[in-house]
Amino acid sequence: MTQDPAGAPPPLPEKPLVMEELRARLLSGTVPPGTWLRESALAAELGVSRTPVREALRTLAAEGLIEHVPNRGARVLSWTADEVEETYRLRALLEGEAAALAARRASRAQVVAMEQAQDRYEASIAVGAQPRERAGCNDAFHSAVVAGACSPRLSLLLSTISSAPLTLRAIGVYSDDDIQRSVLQHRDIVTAVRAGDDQLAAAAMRSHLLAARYIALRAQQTSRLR
Amino acid sequence: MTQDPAGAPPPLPEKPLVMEELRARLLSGTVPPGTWLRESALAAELGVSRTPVREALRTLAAEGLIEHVPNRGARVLSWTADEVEETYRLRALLEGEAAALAARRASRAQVVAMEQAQDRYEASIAVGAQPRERAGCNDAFHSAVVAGACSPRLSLLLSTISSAPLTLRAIGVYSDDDIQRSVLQHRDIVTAVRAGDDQLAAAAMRSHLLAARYIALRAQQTSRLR
DNA sequence: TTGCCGCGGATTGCATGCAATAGTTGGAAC
DNA sequence: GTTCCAACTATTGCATGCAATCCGCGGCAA
Repeated sequence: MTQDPAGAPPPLPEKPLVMEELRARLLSGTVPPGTWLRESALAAELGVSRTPVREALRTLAAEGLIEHVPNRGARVLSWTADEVEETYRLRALLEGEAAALAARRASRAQVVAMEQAQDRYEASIAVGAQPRERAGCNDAFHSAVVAGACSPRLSLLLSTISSAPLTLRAIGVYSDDDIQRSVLQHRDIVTAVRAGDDQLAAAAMRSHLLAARYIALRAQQTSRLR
Repeated sequence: MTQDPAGAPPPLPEKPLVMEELRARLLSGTVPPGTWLRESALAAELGVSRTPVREALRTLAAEGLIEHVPNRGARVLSWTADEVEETYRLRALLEGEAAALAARRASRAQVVAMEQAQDRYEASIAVGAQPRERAGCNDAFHSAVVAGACSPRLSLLLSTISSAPLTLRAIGVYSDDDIQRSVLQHRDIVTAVRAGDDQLAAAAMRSHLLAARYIALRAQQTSRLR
């Protein structure tokens, strides 16, 4: 055991959560793209040995969150404009399908969950919450819709492609107009799902994401300038 | 380099390919669903320690080829009828998009690659090749189309959802009629892509896969009976 | 000055040993 | 005969040590 008498206080009461901790860090977007993730540094920081860290990094690489270079290590992926474009197109395709499925198959409880997520999203905007908070509410709404599709494989696909850091940066550059539009589009989606109108639900979700694409591209340019 | 003067006779000339070996076994479909994969057994068999095997298994689990149960190990996934259905629907959605993109963006060389893959597929049928061989040619054709879409993320998504064992089992129950239909549908797809007709390419690919879905479901029932 | 080669530090890749946990089997009590 | 419990066994989870590899840097020759 690496018992640091004067060292790490008691940061991690549970062990198997190395994976979750690293994923949370990456999804929070606080680690800049291109950063090298050193096994020994992370192991020391988390109070475990390199072995579980290694496995977590391999898994995260397979999930597409980081890049694994043999004999070099793991580093946080960076995004080109093309990749952002591509990602949003694919999200539009898949989440459009998810919205359609949700309109047909979502249970009462799942629809209610969407509405509540949407309420929280609007509330976070009303109180002028931080971008990170708003991005979290936004993601939660989209997750609620996807959950309503009752399609585990679809959920899995979307979880591998919906990169939270991307959403976060995008949310940061939303104008007031963008936000208003986003809120209204969300409402349209919920309404369509509740009404069981799969065509409208799909179309609304697609237009929502294809519009968000431009904002994300703008965020991309912004972050590229600094 | 690991120069063995006495020359390790035949077992494994290269080491870092534990991952590839395991993936190949799973994709070949020779390991029945539900089988437990034991780390020590695989390690001994491959002539390495448990560590690289563990990492490979974690990665394969993240890729969705196997299932990782904490403190129990890894086992080969089995498929319910619903999952087969879902998988083929999603493939139709994504590969339809891929075909459309290919029709718009594929280079000359990529189109030629599709045609060659199709030629090989037809040849494998003409000579009455084994199902495994035919399934390989079929997969190669689909991969060629996806490659023509010039969309790395889309390729990644499809690689996580297109389960080769599924295709293999499905191909096993193709009737002569099914095979003929499949060949013709492939040709339609290639023609549409070459002509740059994205709508037709997408529609042809979708109908091809949605039809294949029924055959896969039949294979599912068959394998469930035995 | 420039290009190349060899050396050193840092980091990953792998092997091994031990601790922890889940499943299983045997026996005893009811 | 059935049920519950306890110890055993098989297997994974984790820590540690050492070997292999890669990058960067300094020196040397052209």
